Amino acid sequence: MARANDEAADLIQELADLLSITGGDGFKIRAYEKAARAIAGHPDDISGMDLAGLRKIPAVGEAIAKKVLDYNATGTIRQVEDLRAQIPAGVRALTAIPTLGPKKALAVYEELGISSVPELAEAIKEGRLRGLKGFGAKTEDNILHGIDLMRQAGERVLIDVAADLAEEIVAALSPLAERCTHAGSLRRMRETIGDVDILAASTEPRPIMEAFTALPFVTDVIASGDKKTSIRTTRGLQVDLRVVPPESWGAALQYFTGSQGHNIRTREIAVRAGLKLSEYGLFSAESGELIVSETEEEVYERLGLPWVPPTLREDGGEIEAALKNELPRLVTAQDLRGDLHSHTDLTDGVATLEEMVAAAAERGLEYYAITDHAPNLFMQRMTDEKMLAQREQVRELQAKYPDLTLLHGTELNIDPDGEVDWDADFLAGFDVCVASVHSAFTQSQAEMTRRFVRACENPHVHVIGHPTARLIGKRSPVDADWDEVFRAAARTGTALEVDSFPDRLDLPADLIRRARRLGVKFSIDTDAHALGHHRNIRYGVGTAQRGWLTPDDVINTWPLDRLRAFLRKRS
DNA sequence: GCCGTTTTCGGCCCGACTGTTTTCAGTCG
Repeated sequence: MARANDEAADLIQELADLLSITGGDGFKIRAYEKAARAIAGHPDDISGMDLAGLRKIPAVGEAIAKKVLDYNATGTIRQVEDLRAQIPAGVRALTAIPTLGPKKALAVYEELGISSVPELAEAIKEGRLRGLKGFGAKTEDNILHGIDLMRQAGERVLIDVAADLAEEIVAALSPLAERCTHAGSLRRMRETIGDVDILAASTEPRPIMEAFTALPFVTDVIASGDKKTSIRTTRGLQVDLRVVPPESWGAALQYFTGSQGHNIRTREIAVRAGLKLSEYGLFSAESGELIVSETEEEVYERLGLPWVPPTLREDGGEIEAALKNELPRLVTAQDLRGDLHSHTDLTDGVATLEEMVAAAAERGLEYYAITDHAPNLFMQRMTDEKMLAQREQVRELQAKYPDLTLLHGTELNIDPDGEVDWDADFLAGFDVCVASVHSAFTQSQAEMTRRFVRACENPHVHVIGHPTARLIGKRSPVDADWDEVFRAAARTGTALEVDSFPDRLDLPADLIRRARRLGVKFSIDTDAHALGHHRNIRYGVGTAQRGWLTPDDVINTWPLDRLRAFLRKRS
């Protein structure tokens, strides 16, 4: 279920979109967009707030606060409803076509009555756009091509797909540039990526641009210049390459990492200080003289801010925290001493116990839990005997790893009533128990909430695995009253997992942030089912950072004795 | 519509590329 903040933010963003089509004042539109971002990123729930409380949210003034009150009372905003009556939903949908923005959408609607994507395609084929001001042959081609792209793929990809592609491109271009790296939403570790941004530093952009467009997976060159080139890959992903002079590296990296909202905030700070910030550097507004540009740290410092980690740059309160010098010291992969969730070929893993443990040792971990599936996930055919035999194997293997403590655990199934697979006596034999929802995903919110709360209250359940059970792009998150679940987890000393699988990333970052505020602890795990899955940990860490987690919030950064004390729960 | 150790009025982030224009508007990030 969408949170009130997100729903209200969507309505205000829609108001901005509709106004941009009807030709509303550009500054007013940007004010709405800014407020929408601020509301979506605001940590507190807006649903219970009064006018004064709402106005404390940055970028929310009298008028927008009243619109939010309208939303709180009625579930919608009157001005949005009024504009919807004037502009058919299909016209707003037209602006989703690449190269077609609000101005062109309004033109085809007003001049030709076109209010849907199929109608527009039809009109172009019939030649009805000819003679319309601003629409030439090339524009028609671009619109048809854009519609095609929208139809085939155009969707966002999982972070590992984007990361692998970026790595390949950076490897190919690095020999030609002084520096080369990825930026954009991938550097911010968003859970899905719409397009990949690559940044290179060089005084000779031409050869880099040529090498880029000649890469084997390039199907389409969308734009190409000396400073910027955009291509599309065989799987429909857009990649933008920017080449800047080496001395501009820091300012360019800051700029191309975004987010857009974060950049607007930093540029506003610059303007107020009599400066001008662009991808080429921080300049004096008056003389145009360059002040700094070589590193991100310098740029932030000159703006009066500490360096802001990319995973926080969402205009979600990080500017305010930075101004007060209260940015969190974020958890990193190096902080992790252990992994509390993994599988072997005893159930659905594809590597042996010995191989998985060797991979954990390779990661430099101090402790590592094997947590194969429990018997109620019937297809895994677990039995008490198999589990006990594995425990013996784990104890024997321990002798080979003096620097790595092996923990024997299991991943339990939380049944629809909140019960788990084994009785208390058997459960007491495990070092660590993860418990997860693997079935009955469609229970009502009340049932699901009770289910999680009961699981937390089980003294032998230490970690709730991939709590929302979502599969990005495939299965929606289960519906629960998350704040109530979080309060139960905090009260009972049950950690919530941050599962590192690229299609899970579960808990998601926004829920992590809410849970943290309620005192919850977390475990960042790979849920590895194969040797290669160990490297997914970076995505779990990125998600945890986006949830503002510090090492102290994460139980598997703790020394083993502190972890063991936590695992005793409130015995 | 928001906001103020430059302002309660008059500002508001900045630049690249494309296409349709003859000097710039639209779109995008």
